[in-house]
Amino acid sequence: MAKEITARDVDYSQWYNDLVLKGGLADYSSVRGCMVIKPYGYGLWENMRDALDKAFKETGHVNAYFPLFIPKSFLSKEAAHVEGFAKECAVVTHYRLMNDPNGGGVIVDPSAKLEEELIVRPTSETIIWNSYKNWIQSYRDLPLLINQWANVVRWEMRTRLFLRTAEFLWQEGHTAHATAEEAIIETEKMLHVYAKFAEEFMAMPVIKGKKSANERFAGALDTYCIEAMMQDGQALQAGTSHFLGQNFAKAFDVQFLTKEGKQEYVWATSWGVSTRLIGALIMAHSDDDGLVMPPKLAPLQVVIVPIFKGAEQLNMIFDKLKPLMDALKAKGISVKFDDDDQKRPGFKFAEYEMIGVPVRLAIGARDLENGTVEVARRDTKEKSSQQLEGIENYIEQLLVDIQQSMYNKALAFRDANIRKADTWEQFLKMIEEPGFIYAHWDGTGETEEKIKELTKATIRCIPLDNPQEDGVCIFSGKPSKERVIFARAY
RNA sequence: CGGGGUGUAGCGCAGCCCGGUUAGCGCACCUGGUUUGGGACCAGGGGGUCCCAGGUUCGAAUCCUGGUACCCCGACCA
Repeated sequence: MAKEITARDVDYSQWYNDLVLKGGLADYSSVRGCMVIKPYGYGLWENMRDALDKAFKETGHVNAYFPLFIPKSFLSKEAAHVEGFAKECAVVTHYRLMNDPNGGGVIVDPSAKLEEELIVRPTSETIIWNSYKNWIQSYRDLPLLINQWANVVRWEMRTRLFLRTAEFLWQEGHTAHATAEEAIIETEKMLHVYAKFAEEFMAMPVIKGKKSANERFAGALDTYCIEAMMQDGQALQAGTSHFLGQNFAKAFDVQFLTKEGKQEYVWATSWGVSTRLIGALIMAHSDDDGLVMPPKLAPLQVVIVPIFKGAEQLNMIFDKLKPLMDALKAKGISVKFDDDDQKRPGFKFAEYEMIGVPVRLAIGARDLENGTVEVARRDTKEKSSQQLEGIENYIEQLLVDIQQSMYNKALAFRDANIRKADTWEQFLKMIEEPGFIYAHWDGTGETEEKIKELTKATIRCIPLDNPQEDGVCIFSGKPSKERVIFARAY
């Protein structure tokens, strides 16, 4: 009643916006294309960040921080790179304001023009490789495995909360290696880290693959990606890992002395995931009643709603449940006791469903008498009455079950929406249905472009470990040895 | 940058065609009371440069001109 959510099948975009705004994740800001990440949404990001950061550290990476501003000349050192980003860069041209002599507040001081303009980083390859040049002399300095958590700015024409905003938060790993083989291994390793995170923490199945040349990162030799299917059947790129070859090493003249005493250019990778993952999480799991958070990332895992008349009953319930709350916290499970006496239980139920808290406990006078508690799980909305005694173990297991069940559901949905097309006619028909299509492709950018023009579908990836089979391209009829994934994408 | 839409209280909207009391409704908010096992009720109360600027008029939320912001759909991208 207080907060209505547009149903998915009425208006999917509006449903998504409703969840972000009414679920308390983010808000529009006064700055075009930029959003405010609210505490609940930021808590989710913190949980994602912590899990990823741990995985990066476990694979030998360390964190550092590089400047927000990049000298304009740096960006142009790698031709493909500047080509890819030039159209969406914010540029700093001045460093001082002054009072408007005509009385209109402050204006840019025309005398404070920067000698060299600064670009607000859309990504940090150039500023980082400029440093790496000074840090790398010999093979003993390699590999160099650095990550940074940062904000970046890409001046997008059209933005959507979390999915595409002008400013967003992300991490970017930048590594340097002595050999191409080693760099490729690193690229693939980080892709697997992302895939594992998506599946184990986000409960979101992903397909690992390589991008076609058209979809490749600006400046990369190879871009690997994880692709997820959203509930409307569209694809969403959830993370990318790039093999950069020696492009940046050459652009910034980063050479090292080998064991044998030869000067060689180093080999590079970069990889990143962003707050876009929050958008993916929402669209992978949520329903018409609100957000559905996977327990491993939920900012709040368990909420307790007491049902009481008067302060005396409230206190009795609180005293009864205090040991449970302590037991849950001892297990590392976050729990909140909602003692707000201004809102009725029914309102709270709806509210916590809206924000996707995985487990809700309700307890009233009747339960106190019986030694029971009502347990409701958000993902299936099932409710059951359980003995209060030892309930912490039940809840701990329930969170595990919910996590697994959410993954299974998303996986079943995805697999039910993947089809094979063998002819152009089939493809045209299937692309109007939600989902991914496996189809043969002749490997040319021209064909890919044509298909995109005609159907809005792009090649999401060429899956890793893709089965090899002889076939003909659905569009050109030329021979092909493997199927690739086509879909409409975010 | 093209197409469409919307700017009226914190949020969602009505009023605008056809100018004329004090600009209204729902939710939220504040006070008091009764309530509390799925979005409570009663009574009282506070809150508005009607997006901005110009124009027409005795009189503009309403008509005219220009601007601006945001949302949605496309082309570009994570």
